[in-house]
Amino acid sequence: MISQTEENYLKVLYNLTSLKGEASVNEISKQLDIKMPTVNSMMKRLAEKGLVVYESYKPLKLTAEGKKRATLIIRKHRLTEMYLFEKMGFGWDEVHHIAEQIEHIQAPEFFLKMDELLGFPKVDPHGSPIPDTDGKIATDSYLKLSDCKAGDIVTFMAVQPSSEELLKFLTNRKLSLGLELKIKQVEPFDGSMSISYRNKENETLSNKVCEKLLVSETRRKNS
Amino acid sequence: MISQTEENYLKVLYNLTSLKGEASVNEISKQLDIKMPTVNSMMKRLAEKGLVVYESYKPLKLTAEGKKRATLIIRKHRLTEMYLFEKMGFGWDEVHHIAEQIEHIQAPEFFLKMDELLGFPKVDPHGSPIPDTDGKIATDSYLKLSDCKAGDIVTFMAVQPSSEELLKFLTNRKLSLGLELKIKQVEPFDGSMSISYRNKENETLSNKVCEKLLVSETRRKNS
DNA sequence: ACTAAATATTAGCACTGTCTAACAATAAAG
DNA sequence: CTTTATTGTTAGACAGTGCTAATATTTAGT
Ligand SMILES: [Mn+2]
Ligand SMILES: [Mn+2]
Ligand SMILES: [Mn+2]
Ligand SMILES: [Mn+2]
Repeated sequence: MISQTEENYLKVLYNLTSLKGEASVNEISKQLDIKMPTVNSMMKRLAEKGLVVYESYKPLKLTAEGKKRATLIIRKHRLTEMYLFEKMGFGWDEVHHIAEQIEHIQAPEFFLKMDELLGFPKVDPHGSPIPDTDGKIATDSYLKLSDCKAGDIVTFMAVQPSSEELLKFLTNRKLSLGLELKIKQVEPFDGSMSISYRNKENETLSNKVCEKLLVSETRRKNS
Repeated sequence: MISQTEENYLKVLYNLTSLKGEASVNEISKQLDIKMPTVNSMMKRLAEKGLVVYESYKPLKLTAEGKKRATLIIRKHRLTEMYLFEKMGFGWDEVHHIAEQIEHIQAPEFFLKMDELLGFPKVDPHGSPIPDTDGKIATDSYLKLSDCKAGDIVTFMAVQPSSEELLKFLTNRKLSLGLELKIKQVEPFDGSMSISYRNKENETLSNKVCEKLLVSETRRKNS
């Protein structure tokens, strides 16, 4: 009833709106690498189906139903990523593009089975929350590593957004989820940080990287 | 380059030709539940792409390339079925319709990984051979149980063709691959057979069922 | 406030994959 | 060997998903 193509539009629209509050034809167009007129007519079609709120020249929004559909696809995507990572031994940088396809499989038993075999995981291999079967998604309240201060000790919880390149970079630096990071120093000029973790002392991470690492606070330096 | 839809046509064409030597528009139409004119034009498109040999009013054939494409899809299908069965705990009657979708995933690493995790299996959960990475498929030389005689002792090797209903039926009768079957009696009137296996004595199987069970000969009765 | 740039929309076209209706060819039956 | 049934083909329609070119609207710059 809802095509693979439509599902991909819904997901992008969901990601954009949940990030910036609203989405535009132009942004969707860029994300999906599909020309604006095509996106425009698809938005109208999805509006027709009751999944998108469309008004000429206004920002785009998902209806409640559209939002639910989107999160259920994201659920399948993240469960799949976790399965590929945990049960099949793929790296966290390899799972996304496979999940991008498997998320469209219509077979509830299949995803239920993965969920069971995984022990009902709460997050995917990049630390993003897995929506529940009703499409409800836990809002994590992590902070960006780039917003922390020298002396803070934090736990590395998620990468967001997680490009394949960034994930490879983090793998090279032996940075994995759950690690305790000690912020040794923050360079005021460019925001780069000097971090200690594992047996590594004072590894430097650029601000560009630090912005994408989400952490939870473990201890804060008395100030 | 080749769509999911086209892949499904190729596969059906392969199955029909390898079974009966040749295939017709009509048969493909029935198999896929798609009207003849649609099949007809698809055959022309696939001929255009060099995958099918099409001549008006002549039986349909696959080109070498078409055959290879088909077997590589079948490889993905059967590997998937085996993975679902062996590693995820699905029943042999549950795996087909999921594999029908997953066979279209474009991600060689994914299927390679399944192959590795399974230890490079040679057959799927229904006993059908899994084509190799070049698309070459081992031709099994089993016989139909229905062609065996009273007194024969045979090993149950494959179900073909394997409908979900038949598989459920076999599961109920505790008939699984690898079992040794002793043919006690063949009813001349309707070809039904009385079989002993496991701790079961003289279970009766209709000819309709026996035709679909493939076996390898273990011992033959001295005649 | 006016102009230029960016964004959004409309119109029109192409290709895929499906259908129905009408017609043609082949195969089956008598 | 005709007639009939089955199978195959052609023609034309339509929905889905993409495009380009042209136009309209909104936003940003001066
Ligand atoms: Mn992902
Ligand atoms: Mn996708
Ligand atoms: Mn199958
Ligand atoms: Mn399929």
